[in-house]
Amino acid sequence: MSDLEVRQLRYFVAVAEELHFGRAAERLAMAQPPLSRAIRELERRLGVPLFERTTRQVTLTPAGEVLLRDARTALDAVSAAEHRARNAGRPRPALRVALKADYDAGLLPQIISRYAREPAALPVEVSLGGRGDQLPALREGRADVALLPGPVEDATLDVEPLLTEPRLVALAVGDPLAARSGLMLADLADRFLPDGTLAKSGGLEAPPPDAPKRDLAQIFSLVELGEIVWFTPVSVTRLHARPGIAYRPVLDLSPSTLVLAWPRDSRSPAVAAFVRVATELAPR
Amino acid sequence: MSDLEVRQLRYFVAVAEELHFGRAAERLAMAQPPLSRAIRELERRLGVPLFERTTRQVTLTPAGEVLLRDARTALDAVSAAEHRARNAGRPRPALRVALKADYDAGLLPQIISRYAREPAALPVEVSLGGRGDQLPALREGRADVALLPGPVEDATLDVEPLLTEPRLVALAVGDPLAARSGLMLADLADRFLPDGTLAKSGGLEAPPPDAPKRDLAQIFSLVELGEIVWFTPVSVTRLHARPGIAYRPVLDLSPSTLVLAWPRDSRSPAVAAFVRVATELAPR
DNA sequence: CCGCATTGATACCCTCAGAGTATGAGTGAC
DNA sequence: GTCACTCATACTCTGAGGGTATCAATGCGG
Repeated sequence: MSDLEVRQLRYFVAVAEELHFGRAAERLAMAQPPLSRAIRELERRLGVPLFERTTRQVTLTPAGEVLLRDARTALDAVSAAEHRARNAGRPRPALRVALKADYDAGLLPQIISRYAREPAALPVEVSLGGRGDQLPALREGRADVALLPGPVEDATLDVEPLLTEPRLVALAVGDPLAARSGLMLADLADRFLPDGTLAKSGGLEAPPPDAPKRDLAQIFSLVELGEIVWFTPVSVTRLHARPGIAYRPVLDLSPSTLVLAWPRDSRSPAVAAFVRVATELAPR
Repeated sequence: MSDLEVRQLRYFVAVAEELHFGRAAERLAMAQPPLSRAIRELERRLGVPLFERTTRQVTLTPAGEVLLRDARTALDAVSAAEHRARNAGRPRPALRVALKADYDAGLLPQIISRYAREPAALPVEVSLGGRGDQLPALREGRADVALLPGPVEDATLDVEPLLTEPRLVALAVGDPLAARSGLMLADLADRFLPDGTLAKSGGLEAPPPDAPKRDLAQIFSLVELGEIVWFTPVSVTRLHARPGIAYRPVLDLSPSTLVLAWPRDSRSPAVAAFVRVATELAPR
């Protein structure tokens, strides 16, 4: 029957994201003509045009916009089926926890040790993804639960806040602002963050696509040099005390909330137990 | 790349449901050997056995159980992408409302006429599916909202109760029980429902897979003959007053709740407006 | 105003994934 | 022990889908 195939959806998403058949084909490691044909075939099967093409420009039709959204969730669902089945097939399946290193506010060791005593417990596997990889990991079934900064806007996930704590700004000790005991965002108007955005945004914007990838060592070096400033929750600063760096409160900086998230349709008792233990251990 | 394909998932679900390669192949309109090979290939790609096979019996492994669940939701998601894109591509997309005929408690006409005045309104398309087709229609994207009897247990759907009303039992007028003004379930202990289940269950069990498909005319004839009894909400009885049939309250029969359901991840303003209008119009 | 670069579409070919048929092999029932 | 049942294996073949070469349309620079 006229059944959509994963391959077609992958092709479509690539073209919809690039809005350029040549680049999309390159990303898919294939030639441009078969990609054009595959998209035409997809449109024929659906009976719906997905792109407006001129030889100079490709744009999505309204139907294409709808399909882009739904195709992404469908691809996530297929991916989730694959990863979850793989995990379930291991001799001893694991509970896979995704988080960004250090962003657990020191809670994770306690949670894990208490969780291990639960009857439904599985061995815990911690997967330290980069910033912003936690949600995709949940959606694609590469993780069963995630610890990440809130807020989380995803109707397919269930979320429980664990704790809220102020964020501080990391400055070079020699920075004039470091002499003050409390700052305002406006004081940082001309400073930049590690991802290249302006500090006065409070670091809540999505990083630009061309954001430099910087590890902690790079960030600290740049902070010490006064090149950038860095916002981070209080609990993280305790892990990274360095002589050249001062942490100062920013009075009008929104606090950071650590949340626990997991797929809403999870029926796994292992996940349920983890959530229960974590929320019980969270202060207040 | 080792990418799961929709075809493989469809094959897997067929075998997992039939637990028999021959019957599954028949259902898929293909021969048995390529199906066996496809499943082996799937297991090889996942690196996980999905079935325990003897030459006499096929059973799911734990990983297979996990995959069965996730494969179903993935197939639903793919189907949803297809159907929603088709609808969005029509010259004038519709808001597709799924319900079982007569199970709207008379609310639908009012809802539709008030909804039509909303700025975000689309033309409404009513799809009258059989009993139990409303939830699949939502999951597969064949409908945007559904009216159906609660409770609804599906984490991917959002639900709003509209109204709760008592259910009555339809009896032949000559039935001795019809002489009484109020009954108990126990009085109906030896009666059967249209789907072949025992009346004393209250009609809340899932119908058996071999349940006879009966339309309303058949049901009424059988009720008049005293062969079966039939539970139905008060509002429905007003549509089907017949001389040979009496409706009587059953004092310990759980009431019926009409709920409105829609996909939790829907961002459509047309759906939001419909939900708002419907809940405003629902009594209390 | 006219090439020219850019980019999607078309024409044609070729390979291998996946379907079919025939048959083997293991196992439970009588 | 034999038979029926059922999944696996061996082999063949077709067509979906990928590649290369090229055309055609369009916007831009000189």
